[in-house]
Formats: sequence, structure tokens, C-alpha cells
Amino acid sequence: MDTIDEAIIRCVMRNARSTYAEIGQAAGLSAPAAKRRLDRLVASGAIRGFTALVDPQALAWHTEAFVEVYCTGNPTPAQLRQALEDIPEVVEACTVSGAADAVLHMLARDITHLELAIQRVRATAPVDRTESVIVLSRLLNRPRL
Amino acid sequence: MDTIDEAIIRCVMRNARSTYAEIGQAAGLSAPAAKRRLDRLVASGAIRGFTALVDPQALAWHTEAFVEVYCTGNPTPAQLRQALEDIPEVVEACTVSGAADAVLHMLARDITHLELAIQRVRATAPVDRTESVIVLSRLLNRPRL
DNA sequence: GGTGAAAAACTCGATCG
DNA sequence: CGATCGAGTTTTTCACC
Repeated sequence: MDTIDEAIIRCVMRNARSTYAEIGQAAGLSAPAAKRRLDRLVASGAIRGFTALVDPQALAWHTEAFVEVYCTGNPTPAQLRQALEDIPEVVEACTVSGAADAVLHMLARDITHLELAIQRVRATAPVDRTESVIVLSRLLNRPRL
Repeated sequence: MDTIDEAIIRCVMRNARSTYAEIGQAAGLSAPAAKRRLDRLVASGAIRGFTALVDPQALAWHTEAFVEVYCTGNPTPAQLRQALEDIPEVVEACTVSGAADAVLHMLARDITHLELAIQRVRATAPVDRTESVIVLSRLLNRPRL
């Protein structure tokens, strides 16, 4: 992981569909060298994948929320992960410091759909209590870095 | 926006570097037709862009936090957005329901760097009080949908 | 939306700084 | 480690139906 790798990462974060020639130009490398570097970054896990940034509105998924989860007992992160990964409305989940055990970032078509999804979370994971904050408007959404 | 467009979106969300042939196969289209559809989705804004999912650990940005922001006065979302967009450590920001005015998702190299970034937020935006929750571990990070 | 052909880009060696 | 070269393959990108 050096400045060349960082340049490659910046390039594919800005546009994941860049050609190897473009990636190489951004990093000061030839196209084959850029491919080798990028392949290595993916293989090593530094780059987990490539995805499209979709406007949720376009998919009619209007409702977004942050949900603080308070658990019963002491579930391990692995247990929590397993319980949450089958609920597609949970797009992000972290264990956190403070009173709550985890914070979930959820996406749903509407409030009814969100409520249903939260009920599924409470049924699947060892959850004592949840506290939801509905997103009113999205101010910023930057790709990491 | 029909089921074909949705199939295309699912495909490029799973892998933004799919070839048009792969995208077409996922949607039941020929490669040129898939390209026309994808170009249209990008032009219409339904797809905002393509990015890489990077492991923050690999970039040595170990520290992640959710920061609830309580504002003084009644800043408009546009004012908040303007104040936050120059702070690169803020990767995501939403106005929310409840007591807090906004929730920030922040990324930093370490706790010291995070503290500095939060101070910048407090100096730049009309912030009365912040409440931070440090991320301990990332359980899930799915591309939207 | 499909087809087909031209142009561009990628892939994989080997070879040399 | 990376550049370059070259041949074979795949992908992209058109015009046209």
C-alpha cells in the first residue's frame, strides 16, 4: 500500500468503470501494471468490490432511518452479523460505544415497510429495545475518502 | 424504470465493473441494448455514479463515528450542507427527525484526527452541541438494495 | 431492441531496464 | 517492480434494420 495504490483507489472510487488505461494514467502506470495493482488490491481485500451509487428515489425507496439497537444478553458481533445479513433492508450495521449495542442504517419503500423490517430485526436478533431516527433529507453522500 | 432497468441496477450494484454482455445477460438484453439502458439510467440521474468499496482499515483510517448534531437557530438544510461539504472527514450527512437536527457519519485516521474534525464541524456550522458514538466494529456494509 | 463489423481495450506471455 | 512489445481475445461502439 503506497502512494500508487492510493492513486488507483482514488481513481476507481471516483469512477469504478474506468478503463485500465485511465487508471494507469491516474497512477502514472501502464495499463497492464494498473491491472496487476488493481487485481492485487481486490485480492488482498483492500478493495471489497465495485458498486453503483443509486438514487433511492429512483427505486421508490423513499424511507431511510438510523436504528439504535439495545440487545439482551451479550451477543457476539458475529452472532449479530448473522442475524442481520438476511434482512436486506439493513444496508449498514456497526457495533458502537455508548449505551446502544449497534447502529443500523436501514432503507425501505415507506414507513410501513420500515416498520415491518424493524419488526423482523427484533424477531431475528436478540434485541431488547430499538430507537429509530428517520432521515428527513440527505445532505451529503460521499464515496469513502 | 421497469423490471429490466431494475435488473440492470442490481447487476451493476453487485459489480460495477461488469461488462455490457454480463449486464445484458442479467437483464435479458443484448450488450448494445444494455449499454443504451445503462447510459440512460446514468443520464437520468437514477444512477449517480460508480464507486469502489474500500476497506477503511487498508487506508489506515481506523476510526469511524456517528455524530448527532444539535444546531443553534434554524439553519436550512442547504446551509448545513454548505458548511459540511468542505470537511472531507464527513462522508455522509442527513437531517433527521427527533431531538437532533442532523446525523453525520465521519471517518478519521484515529481518535485525535476525529476530535479535530468534529471541532472543525463545530466551528464551521451553527452547532450548539454534538453527541458522538464511536464505531467499534463494522458488521455489515451492503451496496444499497 | 437486435445484428454485425470496425475500432478500441484487455490479457497474457516474454523480455528488458 | 515496472515498461514495452505483440498476438489473440474480448469488449465497446457504431450504423443500420
